[in-house]
Amino acid sequence: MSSLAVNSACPRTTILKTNLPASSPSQNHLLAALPEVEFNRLLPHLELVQLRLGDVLHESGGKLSHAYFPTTAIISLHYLLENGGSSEIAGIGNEGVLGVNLLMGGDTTPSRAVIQTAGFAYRVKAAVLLEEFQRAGAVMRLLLRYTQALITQMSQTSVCNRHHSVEQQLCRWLLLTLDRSTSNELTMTQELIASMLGVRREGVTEAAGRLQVQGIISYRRGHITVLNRQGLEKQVCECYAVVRKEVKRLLSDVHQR
Amino acid sequence: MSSLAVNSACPRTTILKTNLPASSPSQNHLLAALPEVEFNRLLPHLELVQLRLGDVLHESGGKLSHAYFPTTAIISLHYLLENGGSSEIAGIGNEGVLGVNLLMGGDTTPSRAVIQTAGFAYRVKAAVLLEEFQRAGAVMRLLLRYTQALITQMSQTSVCNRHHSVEQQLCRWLLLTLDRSTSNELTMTQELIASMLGVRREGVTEAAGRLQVQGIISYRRGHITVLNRQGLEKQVCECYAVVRKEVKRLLSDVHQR
DNA sequence: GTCGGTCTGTGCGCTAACCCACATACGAAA
DNA sequence: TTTCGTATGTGGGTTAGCGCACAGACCGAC
Repeated sequence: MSSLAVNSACPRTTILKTNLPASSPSQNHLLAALPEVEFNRLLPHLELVQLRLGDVLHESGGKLSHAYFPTTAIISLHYLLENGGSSEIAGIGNEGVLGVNLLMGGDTTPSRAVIQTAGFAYRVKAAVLLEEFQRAGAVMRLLLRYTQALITQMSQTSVCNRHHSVEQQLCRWLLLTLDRSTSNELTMTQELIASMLGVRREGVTEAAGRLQVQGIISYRRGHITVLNRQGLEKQVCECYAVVRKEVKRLLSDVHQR
Repeated sequence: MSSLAVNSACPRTTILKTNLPASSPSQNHLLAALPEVEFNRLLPHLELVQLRLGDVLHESGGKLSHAYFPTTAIISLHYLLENGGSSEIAGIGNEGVLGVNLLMGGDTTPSRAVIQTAGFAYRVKAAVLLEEFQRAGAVMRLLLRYTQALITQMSQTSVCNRHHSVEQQLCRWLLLTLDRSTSNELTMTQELIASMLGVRREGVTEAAGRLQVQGIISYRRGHITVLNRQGLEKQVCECYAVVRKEVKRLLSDVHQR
């Protein structure tokens, strides 16, 4: 059955010693939401890394040495089943961080973290973030709130899986990905999307074909361009709005309290 | 479409001033895992309550005034969709606690908490638990670990929804419920199970019928008796084992560190 | 350019689960 | 004991999505 193209089990992430001009930690919403003191304390530990499509940051049950705060990259949390089936349980973009489980005391999770969209992320050693977390201050509060947002995303995805059509799920997925992207063109094969949604590739082909006929998207080999965002929003199930709203609610007033 | 029978929007929980002889806070595994100091600090704030089938502890978006540590009761976290569909995203029994979201800073969640099996729970005021949590000690560590276990349960349920048959999911659900029960007879209609699994009632009837023919379960109006646990374990998908293992891993060595 | 790998389109048959409708049977309350 | 609400059994038509197979088409590498 379908499985993601994987560049390597051990990610050969590129570490950039000199920050790119266009890249700044505050492109990540969580980092940006930190009070100055905490932000500055974390800053020297942040390391810009380039993540390539298909890189695996951790396998199921694998340990994560760092937490990753994506800026332009998008990370996908996947589950693989024994029968070869797979599903994304949540996506992580510039609104979030990979590695909340590091803070929960369990070290590993049964999920797998794969790069769904190539790009950049800032990473920080697990121990450093854990130490910050244990100060029980702004970093902890922020990360806990984000964890709740993540839980909401996972839950809603779960219900959506059960009750909504492939086409609706595709719309949801496109919108969520779009929100995390800098452009309206996604580098993404239908095969890959199918493995995210946990459906057949052909099912994606058909659904995408219908969206293309309506002029909502256009695509060519490995690229999808969203032409009409409103069109997607009209077709999508409520699951998208629930997740959006909850992320906004949980992470907007974070400076208060 | 199917919806749970609900006794009241505002739960009329029975508060017992005198503890029942058979009831002790340490019947809840989380409470039992607390070091003596923390346990004793929490003890005077614990209030035994009786929860009846169908009671709603919080609606979607509703606030929770207390956290609940079930002893014999089982709580189900549900999502309802606009089209009437619903699914359970996680169950909470004597291994856990309802209300981790209280600690995350978000107060509410888009889920609904319903009593799936009548029984008892100890509850504690949100503020009290929050204060304990913020000491960043054993209570926090334990609850964070439990949160991770809950996340695993939700994720695995999500994938299971997508890729496994109704019959396999029924087996998973029965085993998980059995683990949280004191007897092998569950008070539970097929209608209710259907709304948990997010499938049609008829689908449950058929799957349950097949299990009964095999002598694995027997049932009558509103009651299911598990006759052969091994039989269930033989038919169930891997999802059950993953959840079990992860709960065990995360909550067994909790006294250490 | 051309070659080859891989991505996409399409057409089948198939099955699980859906929706609807109604028959039956249980069991708690009158 | 009877009654009635509700739980369960069953059947038939429908459909979304699956699995497989293969054709075509793109695009990057050589």
